[in-house]
Amino acid sequence: MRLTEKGRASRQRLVEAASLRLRGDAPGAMRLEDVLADAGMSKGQLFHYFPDGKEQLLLAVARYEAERVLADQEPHLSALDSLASWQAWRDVLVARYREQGAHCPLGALLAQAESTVGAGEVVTALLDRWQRHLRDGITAMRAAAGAEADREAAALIAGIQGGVQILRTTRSTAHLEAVLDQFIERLPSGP
Amino acid sequence: MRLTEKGRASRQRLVEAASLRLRGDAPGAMRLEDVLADAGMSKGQLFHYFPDGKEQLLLAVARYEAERVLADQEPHLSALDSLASWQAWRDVLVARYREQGAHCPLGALLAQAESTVGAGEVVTALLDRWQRHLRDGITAMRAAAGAEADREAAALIAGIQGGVQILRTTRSTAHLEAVLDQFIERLPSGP
DNA sequence: AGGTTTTTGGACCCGCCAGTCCAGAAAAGG
DNA sequence: CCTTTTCTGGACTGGCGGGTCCAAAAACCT
Repeated sequence: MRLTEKGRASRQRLVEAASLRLRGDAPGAMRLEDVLADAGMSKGQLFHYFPDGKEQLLLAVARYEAERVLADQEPHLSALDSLASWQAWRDVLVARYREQGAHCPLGALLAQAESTVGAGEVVTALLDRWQRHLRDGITAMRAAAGAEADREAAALIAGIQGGVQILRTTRSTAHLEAVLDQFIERLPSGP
Repeated sequence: MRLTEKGRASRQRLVEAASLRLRGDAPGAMRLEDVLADAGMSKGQLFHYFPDGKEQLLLAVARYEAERVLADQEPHLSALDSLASWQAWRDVLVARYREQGAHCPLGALLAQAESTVGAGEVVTALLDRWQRHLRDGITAMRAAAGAEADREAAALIAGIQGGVQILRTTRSTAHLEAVLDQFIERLPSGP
């Protein structure tokens, strides 16, 4: 499909509107009509840019969000080489989720992964990239064996993930903070 | 609503059939007709036992599952007083989720919490009870201050939660195991 | 300028599925 | 027994929302 400048912009507006909607609704509950209303567009346009309809749109949103999740943690995520930078990263993460509350791109992504074909791969790729960043940060802090640092990074990601999920239902960042703080506390000393 | 013996059994059959369905489908995607077919019952019965329909059924399922989540970790969960018992508990958890794969009662519960009114409270209560068990286990292993043990328990729960969620999309228990193993490794020595 | 392609709008269709209704079968129970 | 309550079955409805279609407007191209 050939797209003009205007076309690309319209397509992007749809993705962003859907992305916003998804932070509140489950993917199954998101209605095309709402997305259209938010974006100020018509059904015809949506199916012009996404011939396969809802599923294709959701997949595009998944890709879009995956990019944002990592981008939002920069510039810290790529330079976790001092205790101060880990702390700064932690603060960004907590602040972000605290202010978003139930609005959580990652949670929405994971939920999509179960319903949308292909979203699973997007999420897995995101998880891999994220974990690699954290592993690098861990090895930068102390000479841990690569495999061990990887396991620690895996546990940390799982903790963040779960902390955010719990945040979505309890509205409290306590679990998320517990994970991050305890990890950073024992970061310099090693396992 | 007065229920006879037979009535209670029928009602329970519905809850169990719905619970089973929910392990595969998102709550929004679960169809009443499927549940009815599984349970071998008719629409009339469902609305006889759950006048408020789907939502009320989902809430009943949430309560039912919350009970099971903790019950399935017994007898270990209530007696985490030795390294061996922690190990046994860990093995039960991993084995359970490995064999279930995508079939995950907890994940379904959390997903429901966002869509069903009242399910949030059920999940929060479950989380509290679970965390209390773990905190008791931690203090039993070493004389940690109550607050500190509570924070550790919170982080552990978040890790498990996230590990399971990642398992659902990656089909690998690696993250879950990383969380559990690292926690147990540093359990005796303290923070 | 004129033909071509892209973009836009919205009316319409149609299947799905939660929820309703009622009538008949089975228990309770006195 | 006979009455009353509970239980069961299934036909029917209503609206919701994804997807189709077509025609008009705008942009592109040479």
